[in-house]
Amino acid sequence: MSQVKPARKDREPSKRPQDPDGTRQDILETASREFALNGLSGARIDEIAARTKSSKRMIYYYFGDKEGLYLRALENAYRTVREGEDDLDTDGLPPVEALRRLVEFTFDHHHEHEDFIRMVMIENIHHGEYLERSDVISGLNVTAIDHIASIYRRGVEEGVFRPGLDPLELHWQVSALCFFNVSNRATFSKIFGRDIGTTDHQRRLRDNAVEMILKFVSAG
Amino acid sequence: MSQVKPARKDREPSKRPQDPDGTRQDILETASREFALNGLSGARIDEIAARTKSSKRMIYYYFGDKEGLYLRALENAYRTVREGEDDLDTDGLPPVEALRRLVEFTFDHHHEHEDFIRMVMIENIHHGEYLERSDVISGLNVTAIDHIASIYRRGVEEGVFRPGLDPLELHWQVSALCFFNVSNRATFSKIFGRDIGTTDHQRRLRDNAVEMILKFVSAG
DNA sequence: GTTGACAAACTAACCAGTTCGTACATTATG
DNA sequence: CATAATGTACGAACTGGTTAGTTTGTCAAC
Repeated sequence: MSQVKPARKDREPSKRPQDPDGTRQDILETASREFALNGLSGARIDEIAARTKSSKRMIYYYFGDKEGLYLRALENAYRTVREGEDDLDTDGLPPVEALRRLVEFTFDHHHEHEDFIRMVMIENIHHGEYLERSDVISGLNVTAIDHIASIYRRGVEEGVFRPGLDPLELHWQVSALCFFNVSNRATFSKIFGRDIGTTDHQRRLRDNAVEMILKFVSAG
Repeated sequence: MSQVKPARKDREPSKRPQDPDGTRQDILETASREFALNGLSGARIDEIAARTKSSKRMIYYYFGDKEGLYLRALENAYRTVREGEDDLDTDGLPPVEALRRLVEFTFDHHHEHEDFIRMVMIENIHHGEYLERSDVISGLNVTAIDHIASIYRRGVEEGVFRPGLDPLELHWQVSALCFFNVSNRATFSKIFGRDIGTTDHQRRLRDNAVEMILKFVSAG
């Protein structure tokens, strides 16, 4: 039940007493941080409101209820990250280099967007029921598979990748290696007494991930 | 709400009116399920108490407070899973087969212990602060690295594995592929519209995981 | 260009249900 | 009897959500 606002000519961030778009955005960003940090049940509406330039009443005015706010925060996280993925360009590169770039980029991208990773973890704890409720997110992700699929296809055509692999499974493998690196850093580091978050360690893990994927798809 | 109370005058000789160990265990198992399902903040003490054969009073009697109960549930999850890992025996096998077995076993073991995976996810959301507070868990895990380390060492000695790899990083890679498979099943399946939880799909993903690891460590 | 009516944006105080935790009494056990 | 184990009832604080009302913007009619 989103409120439809009259289109506003974009002006610089308004400091006018009433600023619907700004207020809405401010709430969404604050809520995103709080949900990523504490989860759906752990986050507190009062706390979100306090950190906002606005008030609790405005949260309910714009987002209906807590779950509505969470859903928008989830969509916001997916959208932000997917938009960032557009920065990856592998068009000129030969397949092997393109795939290497894609894995490196994915690794770094996940690394830089910990809040997104946390939102996905939280959503998985909830069995993905809010993601299912969103008609925004699914549209964002179908294209994510296209990139790796086209690289793989080129590689097979040029004879450097072996045929018969499923691009979705490739994407799964890349995701697993890059996601786990962020999602399980706390427990992994604490259990084995070695901080894997250092730049040195991260570079090694990234190189390993690239090598694993390349050796897996390689035709040789 | 009709309270169904256990019959006080039961003649079962096995069930003594007071059963400290049984009560404690019953509470712990119930709490483990609830925390794995709903997280620390999402779980409700009253709900846990209701599902118990005992009462809320007993929870506080034995576990102090909610966080204490959560910590014990976390330790319980780690202990249960680590004990199950003892079932893996690769002593007679040549290194390649041993490593294959280890990956397959880890994959299946994670698959079968979803509640453990969920507890680890939840604990990571909490930045591992409860795990850090536990002096039980760290002791359980150091040995987990030994198995893969010894297989790897044998492989290097026999010339079938390439030298220079870090067993902890190997363990990291195996964990990533096996953990992600369970932790992100909900969002992954829903986003790409394909249920990767089917036995058919799981077997493919498992085979891929094995192949990736083997190709990565192979000397060839 | 002032006015006034209406809608959008916003505020403060409050409410009702929930939730963790406890006080106190009672029963079993050794 | 002394102590451990357990049942009952309750309360203080928290928390999601609402009620009732105020301020600000828009725009047509003077």
